Amino acid sequence: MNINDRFCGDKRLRIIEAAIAVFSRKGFHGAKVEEIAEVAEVGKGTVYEYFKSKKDLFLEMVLYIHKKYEDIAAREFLGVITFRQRLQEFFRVTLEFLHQHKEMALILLADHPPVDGDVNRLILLKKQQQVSKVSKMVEHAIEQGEIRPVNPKAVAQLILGSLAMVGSQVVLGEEEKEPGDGKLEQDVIDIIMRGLK
Amino acid sequence: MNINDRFCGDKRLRIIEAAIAVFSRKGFHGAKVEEIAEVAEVGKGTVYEYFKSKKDLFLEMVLYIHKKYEDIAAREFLGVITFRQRLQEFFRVTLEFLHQHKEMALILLADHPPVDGDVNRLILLKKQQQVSKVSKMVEHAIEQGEIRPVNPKAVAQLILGSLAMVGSQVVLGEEEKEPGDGKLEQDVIDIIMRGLK
Amino acid sequence: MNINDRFCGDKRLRIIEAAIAVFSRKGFHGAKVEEIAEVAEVGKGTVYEYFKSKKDLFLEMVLYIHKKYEDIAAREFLGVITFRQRLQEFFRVTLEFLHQHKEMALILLADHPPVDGDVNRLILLKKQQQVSKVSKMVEHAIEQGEIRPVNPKAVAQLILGSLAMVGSQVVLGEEEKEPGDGKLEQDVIDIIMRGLK
Amino acid sequence: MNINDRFCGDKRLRIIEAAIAVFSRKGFHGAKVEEIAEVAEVGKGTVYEYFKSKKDLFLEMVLYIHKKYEDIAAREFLGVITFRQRLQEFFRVTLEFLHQHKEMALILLADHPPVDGDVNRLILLKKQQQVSKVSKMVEHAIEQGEIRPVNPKAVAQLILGSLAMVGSQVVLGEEEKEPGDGKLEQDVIDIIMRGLK
DNA sequence: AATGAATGAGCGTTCATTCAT
DNA sequence: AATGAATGAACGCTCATTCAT
Repeated sequence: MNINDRFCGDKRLRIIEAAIAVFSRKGFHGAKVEEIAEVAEVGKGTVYEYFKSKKDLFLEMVLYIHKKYEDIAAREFLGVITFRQRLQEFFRVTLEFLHQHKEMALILLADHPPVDGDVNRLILLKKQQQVSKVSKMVEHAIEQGEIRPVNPKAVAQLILGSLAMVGSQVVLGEEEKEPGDGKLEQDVIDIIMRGLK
Repeated sequence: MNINDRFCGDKRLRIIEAAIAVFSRKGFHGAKVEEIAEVAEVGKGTVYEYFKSKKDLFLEMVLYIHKKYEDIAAREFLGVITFRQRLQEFFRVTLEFLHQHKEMALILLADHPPVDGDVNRLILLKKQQQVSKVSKMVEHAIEQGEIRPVNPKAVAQLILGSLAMVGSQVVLGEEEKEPGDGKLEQDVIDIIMRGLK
Repeated sequence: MNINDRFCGDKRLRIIEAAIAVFSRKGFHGAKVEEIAEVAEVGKGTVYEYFKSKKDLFLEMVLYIHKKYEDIAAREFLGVITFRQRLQEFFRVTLEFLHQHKEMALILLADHPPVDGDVNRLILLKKQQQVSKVSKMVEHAIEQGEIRPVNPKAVAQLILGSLAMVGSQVVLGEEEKEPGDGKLEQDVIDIIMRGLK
Repeated sequence: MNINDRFCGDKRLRIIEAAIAVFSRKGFHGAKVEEIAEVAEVGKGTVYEYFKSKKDLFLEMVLYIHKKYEDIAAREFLGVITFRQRLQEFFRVTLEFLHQHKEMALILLADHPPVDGDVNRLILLKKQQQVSKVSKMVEHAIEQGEIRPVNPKAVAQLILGSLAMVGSQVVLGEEEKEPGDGKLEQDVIDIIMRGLK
């Protein structure tokens, strides 16, 4: 173990971070393993020491991104009680994550085109998990009487759909320096809350 | 000249329809020109008689899909007057289009990953056109006093975002045979309309 | 037979003339049959009515060029008696032909790279015919006592070699408007004649 | 590292040697990269590790051939003083080079047909360099009073032209085993020298 | 473990040739 | 006879993957 190891961190992680940068810019088929290796500052062969194929690296990268997002979300949600607050937090945390990790965001948001059965299954699964998480949040709010009784799935679509739209503005729009300062986000939340009262 | 010519139409169209099928299943980089030719039942070289490159074929296909969708939408919108009706129609027409043309839908919906400057520009342009079309519909409704004064862009995000979410369910969910029978769509519209009253 | 036939001449000839233009600019492999057809203002399929393949067209074109050159040379040589005059005429006629038919010239001069066994054989044959023609001219001059007894083949190499060099200057050099006005040609002939006296 | 590495040298050289063999037999357009790779006993992709395109390989090969010829010529010319000796050496060295490297010779001699602007420029440049080298040799001989005052360019054409003719006999004529034993070469030199006295 | 030179399957594209009209 | 739309074999080049070091 030399001094470099401390600096460079675990190679596996370096490769995943590089994969995020390259896959998000070029898409799955457009990205070259060699470029990922260069960005990660490792040899091309080294990528294959940690991941058995390009596809495997892509799948592991998707898992890593979702995990990172969920960790942040979980941390921020502690102590939040009312539905409106939760919704606010959900938008805020998500948009901030997107803003800070634009590259990852492109992968989270993008309906990446069919790459392969395995990839599609994983991405679909992750989407469904999110829908069901939001649905549960809504169901809980209904039980608490915070909002009127509505189809929780419909609300989940509404919330996730508009969040994705606003989010893609944040990611693609380079003119906006600060993500939260835009009233757009608040306006969207307002309309949703009014519709649910 | 045999009976087939009448059915199949000219080769150019056959190739575009084949491109929709293949690009939507495999994405731009994953699709092979040879497979498109096979699906279109033409020789590989024939593709290049009508399109100067794979990229050109992709662009022309995107234009074709959007045109087809807009033609249908324009026809259905004739005589629709109130905002609620327009919104209803917008959801209905879009979801029906998605259901009937699932393959095209995957291309309309998918945030195709960066393929190339030209492709990106075209896709971004088409998205912005849709946002501004919906925004105008909202502005008009505000002027008519049908809905309260809100940020039209926020509403556009809400509408297009949730429509995309519901739409992706329609496209990906194979369990649902009938698209319109689900109350999901109605529930989403209801919440939006309530939020705008 | 319509008026066009008189103007356009025989299609076969039009195609050969087009072949000269295109093959000389692009070489055998670089030339496209379609381009030759366009230049000849006939359909692509028509080329195959007159020539059974691209290679066949090339061979026929080479024969045509040599025949044309030989016809001109034969005509000009009538009545020329002394060796010096013959040499002068040979240079003059050849350089004038090259100047007037630069495109053909490129094919006559160029050691076209190996295209195919048949093509090579034909071109080699034509070269040998030229060497033997010049050799005979030299032998005759020796018999007449016009020049000292030398190896006729050596003289032929000298004459044809330097003629090819001067000729390539004529063809490639665009600065020279008039081919014959250059003293270069005279200087070369002078040195050769002195060497043979 | 096995014994072969020492013999075969680095792969780059193996590929250039293979390129000489294949390009000289088939010409630029007729040669296939795959065949060059096979002859070099490397994978097809390996060619592209060392040369960025087929055209690049061709250009590098031309440079390599000229360099090799010039190296040999420079070495042999040391100590040669009189013009006649120089001319003798020039013929001898060139014909020997052609005989020993028939494949390279075909490329040195052949007026390769237009391949591409870059290729043409390089080949034309190399030809002009040769003409000017011979011209200088002649000028020097005139200054020394070894030969009578003549147009140096005319002499250069004469020398290079007849050398090319004799050379092409050497390369194409398979019947002659020994190049130098033919009196042809001596006869040509004799005539030239007599013409210059 | 780490590397990158080497590989060859695979793809986009071209173009000589055919054939229905 | 004349055509040009259609074809598919063939080629230049790329890049995921392997393997000797």
